[in-house]
Amino acid sequence: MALGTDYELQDCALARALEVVGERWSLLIVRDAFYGVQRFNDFLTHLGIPRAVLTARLNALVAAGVLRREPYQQAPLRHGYLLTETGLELWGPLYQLSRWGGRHATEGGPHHLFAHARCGTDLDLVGACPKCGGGPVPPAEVVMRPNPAHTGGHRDDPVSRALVRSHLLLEPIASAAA
Amino acid sequence: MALGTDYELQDCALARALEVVGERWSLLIVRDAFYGVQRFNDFLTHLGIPRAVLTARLNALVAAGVLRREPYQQAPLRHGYLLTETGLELWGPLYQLSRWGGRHATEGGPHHLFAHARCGTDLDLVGACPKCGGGPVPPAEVVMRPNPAHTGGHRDDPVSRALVRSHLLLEPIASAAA
DNA sequence: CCAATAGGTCTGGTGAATGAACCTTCGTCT
DNA sequence: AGACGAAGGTTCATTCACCAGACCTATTGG
Repeated sequence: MALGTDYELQDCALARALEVVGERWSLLIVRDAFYGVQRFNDFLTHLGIPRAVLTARLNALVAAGVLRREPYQQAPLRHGYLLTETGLELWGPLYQLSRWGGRHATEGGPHHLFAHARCGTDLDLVGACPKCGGGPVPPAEVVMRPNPAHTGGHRDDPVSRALVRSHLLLEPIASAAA
Repeated sequence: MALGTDYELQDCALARALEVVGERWSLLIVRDAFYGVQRFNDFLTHLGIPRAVLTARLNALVAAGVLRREPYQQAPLRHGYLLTETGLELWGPLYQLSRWGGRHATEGGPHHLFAHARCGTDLDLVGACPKCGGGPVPPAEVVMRPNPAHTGGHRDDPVSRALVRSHLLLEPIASAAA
């Protein structure tokens, strides 16, 4: 969790969840993973997080079964961090929390919009497609694109620049594919 | 947020949300508020949180517009902490995160189950009523009850004991109504 | 040989969380 | 009156996590 690292006395599913993703940075790392960030250095530059903290968080998320390490080259062995099935199921809470933040705590509107890849319709509040019906759209079928109406500054790291182009969630960003 | 207290460099709605409810204890306080906890001492004993931290978090949540202070007696002036409209909209993210925690990080199953008050049907993954259809059920129409299948220890403070009885969300718990 | 890339670890300083003690106001009991 | 207790804080010393930056290792390109 955020700081004490756990809430052992809380016999509640929410407390358990927060022990896994409640620490500072953890949820932002997971969000970046949905955005297609996979490499240590990409997380580092995009989040502006201290290296030691990133190492600790990635290891914790792997240990918790939210992320898994996957080699992407052998020469000097290098790993990327990918979402597991368990991690993918965080899309719902993450999307809703993000929407809440967009409604109540953001000036200039949200930076990104999310739509159903199949039909192009913007997702509703719970992450479902109003046109296609059915339950929430799985992240692999979601396209993110920058919000044209957004006003305000932008970051200028390679990852932020890659995220300016609309792309499917979970698809590795250009920086990682280079 | 959890610790640095903000993510100013993150131009993202999620980061904004986390600045408000991402700090350790904040989301648990909000959860308790949904459960009907309103008084300082009830939060204190139910969460096992240091007093100074509780004071800081409650003030921060009030400042952020998630909670509001409402006097419940004059003699010595005493306030309760209630969810605002903005705070009520956190039900969706909170419920989903709790469900995720119940699926992936809890042993012995969840402690509480949530159902639609009107028809008694258990809520689905996004907090909607599978029987009545429509969108997510607003918290005021949700009944929580202990999970009979849950195995494991229980806390034994007055608030935990009050939460053993099934009741509507947002309804003040017995301890506060005494 | 030198520099750069990728992914870390190590270190010292700062700030926040923790638990315990203390304070204040009022109401009640004797 | 005086003692006691509840409710809601504040203050304090200690611990612990975060932070920024320097350093380390392996490999490839020039």
